[in-house]
Amino acid sequence: MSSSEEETPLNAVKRKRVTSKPELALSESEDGLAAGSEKVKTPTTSFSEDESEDVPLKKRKTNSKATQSRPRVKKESPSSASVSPRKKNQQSKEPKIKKEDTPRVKTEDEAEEEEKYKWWEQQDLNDEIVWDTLEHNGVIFPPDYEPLPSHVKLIYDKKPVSLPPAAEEVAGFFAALLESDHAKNPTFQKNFFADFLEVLKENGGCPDAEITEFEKCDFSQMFEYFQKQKEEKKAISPQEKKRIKQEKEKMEEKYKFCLLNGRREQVGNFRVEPPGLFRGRGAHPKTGKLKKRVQPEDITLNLSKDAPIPPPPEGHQWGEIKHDNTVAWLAMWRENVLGSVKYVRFAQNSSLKGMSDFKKFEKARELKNYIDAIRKDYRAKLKSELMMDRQLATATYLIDVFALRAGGEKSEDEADTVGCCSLRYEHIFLKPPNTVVFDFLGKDSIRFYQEVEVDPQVFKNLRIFKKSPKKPGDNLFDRIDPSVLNKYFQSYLPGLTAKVFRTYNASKTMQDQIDLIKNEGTVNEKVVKFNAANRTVAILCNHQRTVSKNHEAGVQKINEKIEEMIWRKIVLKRMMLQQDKSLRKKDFKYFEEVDDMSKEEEQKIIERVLQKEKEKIEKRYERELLKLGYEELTKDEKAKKKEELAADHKSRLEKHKELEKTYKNEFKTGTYEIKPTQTVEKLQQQVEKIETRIKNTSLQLKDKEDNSQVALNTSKINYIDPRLTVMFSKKFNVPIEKLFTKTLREKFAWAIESADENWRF
DNA sequence: TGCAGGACTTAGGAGTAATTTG
DNA sequence: CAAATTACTCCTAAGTCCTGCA
Repeated sequence: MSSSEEETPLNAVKRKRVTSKPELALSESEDGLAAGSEKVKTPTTSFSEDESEDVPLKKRKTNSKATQSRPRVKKESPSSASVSPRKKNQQSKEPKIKKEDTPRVKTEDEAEEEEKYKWWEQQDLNDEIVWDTLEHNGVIFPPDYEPLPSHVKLIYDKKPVSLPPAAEEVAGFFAALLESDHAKNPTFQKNFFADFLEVLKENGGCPDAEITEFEKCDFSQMFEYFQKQKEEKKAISPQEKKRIKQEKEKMEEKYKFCLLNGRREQVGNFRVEPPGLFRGRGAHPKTGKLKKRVQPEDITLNLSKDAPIPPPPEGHQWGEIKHDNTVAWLAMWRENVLGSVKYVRFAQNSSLKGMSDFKKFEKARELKNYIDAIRKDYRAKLKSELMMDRQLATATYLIDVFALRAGGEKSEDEADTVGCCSLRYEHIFLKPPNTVVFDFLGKDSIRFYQEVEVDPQVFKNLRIFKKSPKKPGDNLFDRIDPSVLNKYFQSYLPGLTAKVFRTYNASKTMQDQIDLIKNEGTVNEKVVKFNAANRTVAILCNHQRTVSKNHEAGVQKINEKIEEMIWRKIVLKRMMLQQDKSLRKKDFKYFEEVDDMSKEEEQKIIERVLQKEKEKIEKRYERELLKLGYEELTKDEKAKKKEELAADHKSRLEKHKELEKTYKNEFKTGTYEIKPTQTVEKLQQQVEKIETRIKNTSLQLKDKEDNSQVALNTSKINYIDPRLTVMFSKKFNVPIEKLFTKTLREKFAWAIESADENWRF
């Protein structure tokens, strides 16, 4: 209760942030090592070098503006900015800023530094206008469809049929998925087939047959052709692969970057989505529908008024050109399946994305200062006379405690998934006295199943919300929806919404978990602990993944490995005893396990070990023979070599037989053949070695098991304040590379530079 | 004043590259 | 050194939340 209220409202939080910032400038060098070398290579783009001549006036203007408008202004700006989202100018808000704003001349250094613009060292995070100037090269379109060779056909009613290219393309989309779950999904089949028939009709139909029934379509020939193509692609030489890749990169280079306020920044998804079959998740009513090819005419570009308009593809026009600097997209088009809009945006490592990430986490940190009051309030409100208030309070409880999403209304032609406000009668089961079982499909049709104890009053309320005449299919919360809920949250803190609770609770959990970690062990052990902390967050947020097909097999394999190691260890210990029986008395515990393994078990393991060894020998021989086939030798040489190999192989096999005999004999008699070098000391060392290996492998197995159903990345990327990860890295001396991949390091550059080992969420 | 739709974040899986293993 | 395994990136669907409009 008396926790976070340290007289530290927003200012203190912010001040802390600001002061912690300038202290560390290390990451400069880190960056240099890791990504630097590649970064330097890239300036072949049309932007960058020629910048200075290319974009004269407005460039100057923006540059000066970019650097100029950030004197060390009030710390208020970040948070107050988010208070006034996209209203008219912020003039009324921060008049002072304008005044202090003396146009600075930019120094040489700044000009050179331009590439690595550190927005987080600036203070002005205005968010009405998102850019001053924006220049880019448009988008890349997927290649045109290439008809299949004439011997590859759709088989209809047992006969190969020809299709107009447009229809063949659609059939091909399905054929490519033939062995996936999609192709077995009746909805997918139905939607695909309907659209396929339509395209077929539009293009003159099939000359060879009247296609009317999905069941009579046989896509296997097409499928096999695609498989073969894949194989062929895989088989091309590595150099050739590299060359193709480089060529592609060169071609795409100019689309990869844009000029944002005169600075070079990366674009995210500059490739227009290719046509295909819509792969809706879960029981999506529209899954399988044809996603049509996007034409330049469908595309709206967004860039500066005076920026050059990228040329549309030969013989085409752009749909529309816009100059809207209140939005952060470079291009958009409307997609035909759901009628929603697709955007081409800045990359994750761009300053704009970084800023909004930063704001998101700062908003969540702000919630720290209100959470006690909010919790107190909703606990009281749980008993409110007003139904709406009760629902409000109960929903807030669920969001706060179980990290549920807000749960907006969904239309009929989407998958039936829910969040808090859209929970229905059938999604919760009440078990008195106060246990609730949640069972529903959330975002992406991921099942949320939890049996939990809740506050008694919450339990009572849920029972009331389920009372008749309510029945399955009815909303639990009938008086509220996300907008009501969010309005309620905003009364505490502007900008506070349901999703902020998820961010807050996730980061808070991570902080708490990190606080529990002791700074000991190897780097890898610490990484494992970090992942364990990460995992608690992922579990809180219900971030799941489907267990991979070969998970079970993988686990079994590791288990066998462990068994074998244990057996070897036991054998070593027996050897020790054989040399000195008195050892057993000296350390009974140490030798206890010698008798733990049952005879049957041991026999099985021995056989398995021998079997594996044998397989290895056979495989090796096969490989050697194969290799010999490629070698450029005369017939005689080859024959000779072959003989040698065969001899080697034979001797290995004999050795193996020998080993087999030894093992079996040892197993039968219980006495071991001990080499003179295997002194008791040596054996003991070996035991130690094998023990650490067992420990490591077991740890690895546990990690594998624990992670099999949990997706750690989503929380790492979206919910855990990256400064926590950086703090962990610095405090525990774990290289950040072990925690963030290259792309994440770029995305979170701001965090890597601004958090130290004492940073707290 | 409510709701459709625009703009943005969050999400898991497919595909590919890198690393380990046998 | 190839195959298996794991790590990481790319892709795009599916949410949230807000605004503007009727």
